[in-house]
Amino acid sequence: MADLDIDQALERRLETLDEDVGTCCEDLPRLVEDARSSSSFTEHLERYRAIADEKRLLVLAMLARSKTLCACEVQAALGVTHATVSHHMGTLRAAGLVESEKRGKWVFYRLSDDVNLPLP
Amino acid sequence: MADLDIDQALERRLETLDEDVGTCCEDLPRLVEDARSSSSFTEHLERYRAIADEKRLLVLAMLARSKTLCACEVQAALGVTHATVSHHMGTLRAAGLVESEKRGKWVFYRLSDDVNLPLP
DNA sequence: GGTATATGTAGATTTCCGTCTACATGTTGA
DNA sequence: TCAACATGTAGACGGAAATCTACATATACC
Repeated sequence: MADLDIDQALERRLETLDEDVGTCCEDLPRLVEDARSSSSFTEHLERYRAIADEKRLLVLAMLARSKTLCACEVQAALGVTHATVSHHMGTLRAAGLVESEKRGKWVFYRLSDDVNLPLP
Repeated sequence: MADLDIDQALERRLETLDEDVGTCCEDLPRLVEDARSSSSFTEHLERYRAIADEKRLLVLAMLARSKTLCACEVQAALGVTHATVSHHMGTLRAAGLVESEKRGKWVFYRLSDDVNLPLP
């Protein structure tokens, strides 16, 4: 337990659990470390944070149905300012969920190829 | 466009886009409605919101590796108070991502069977 | 029954993040 | 070149959510 920051009360609690139920918590620090140190943990978290907004999930669901959307179409769909659209799409792009392509004045967005998160 | 709340400037913008690039936006309201009215939209959003927290993602990643975790083990792993653990696990349970089982004084959590979201 | 213990709930506080306005940058056409 | 237009960036603001302390409820044991 040296790797986990727990007080004495919690330590006693874990020991009682072990005696009561026979659950061995010696692997707990390793379990935590395995889960958290995975290089994909940060990437998973970033992707989930990006998708966990109603407006952004709506855009992704629409992109799943339509090849591309222009920024102004996204704006019309979401009912927010262009600045907010830009902010949201920047978040999705940074998380690797969408890709953008500029054609003259117009910016088009599409789903990234490697999006493995289920969409409604 | 009658179903979307857009001002005249945005309407002109969409028309210019149509003339410039030949993108037909007549299907946009339907696209929005299809995406948003899906009964799974709300469920997807709730699940993504539940998973998009670092502490909660860590718990799920740990549960993916270990059959069950006791509340006190979760507390030791996260380094927060028991009340915060209870709050977080309540969120995961409400989203259908974990199930809980009480054995005497102890509460054990495990991944729900139908979790289809990739975990690190 | 009373006490100790584990965890759920409520409310206050702190932190995080969506949204806007204003400004900045890039593209187009006269 | 300049003006119009599309969209990216910065900072302020307000609401949502994580976190804590305190209280409440349930279980176990003497």
